[in-house]
Amino acid sequence: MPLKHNRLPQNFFLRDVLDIAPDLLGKYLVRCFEDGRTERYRITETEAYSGIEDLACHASKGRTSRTEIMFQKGGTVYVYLIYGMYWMLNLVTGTEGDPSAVLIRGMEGFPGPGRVGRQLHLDRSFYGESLINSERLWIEDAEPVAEIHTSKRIGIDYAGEWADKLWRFYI
DNA sequence: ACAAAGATCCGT
DNA sequence: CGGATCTTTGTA
Repeated sequence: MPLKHNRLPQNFFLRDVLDIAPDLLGKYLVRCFEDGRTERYRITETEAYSGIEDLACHASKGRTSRTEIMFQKGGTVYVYLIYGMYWMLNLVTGTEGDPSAVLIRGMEGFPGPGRVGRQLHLDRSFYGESLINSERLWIEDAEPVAEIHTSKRIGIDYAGEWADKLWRFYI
């Protein structure tokens, strides 16, 4: 139980997304709400989206206003609205020019990326938020989890061979 | 300018 | 299994 402030530093996010996605399991997503409440949620499920070649990654469309943040240095938030209803929370990873990110697909008590975004009260103002400096959203360290499961990523059947990668990680 | 699809969830 | 609901992207 991390009672003291143990925020993950910039360096954590400047590695390969395929290392970071499993490493995030068991760590704490911390949200300081507008009313002053601070809640910690244990991360239980992630997915890696890796670079312009990965057809499931939005950055495969190239550098657009939507994907721009993924091309920047890691340690920031990439959010987008899906189906007009759900804000997907992604953590940008890698050095500048490596457009990769981790989708937070679930946290303890809130399975599913749509439920994560709803519980955290996300909106477009979180686009580009720095996980290193933010007063309202960051990640805190925790002991590595004992056993990590993998599977194909969910909901990306359009991505051809990339849909077969075992880039979903869960506890 | 317009149409289509989307890293989802909920209720029937 | 279909509806909700709206942004992004591709095509004209």
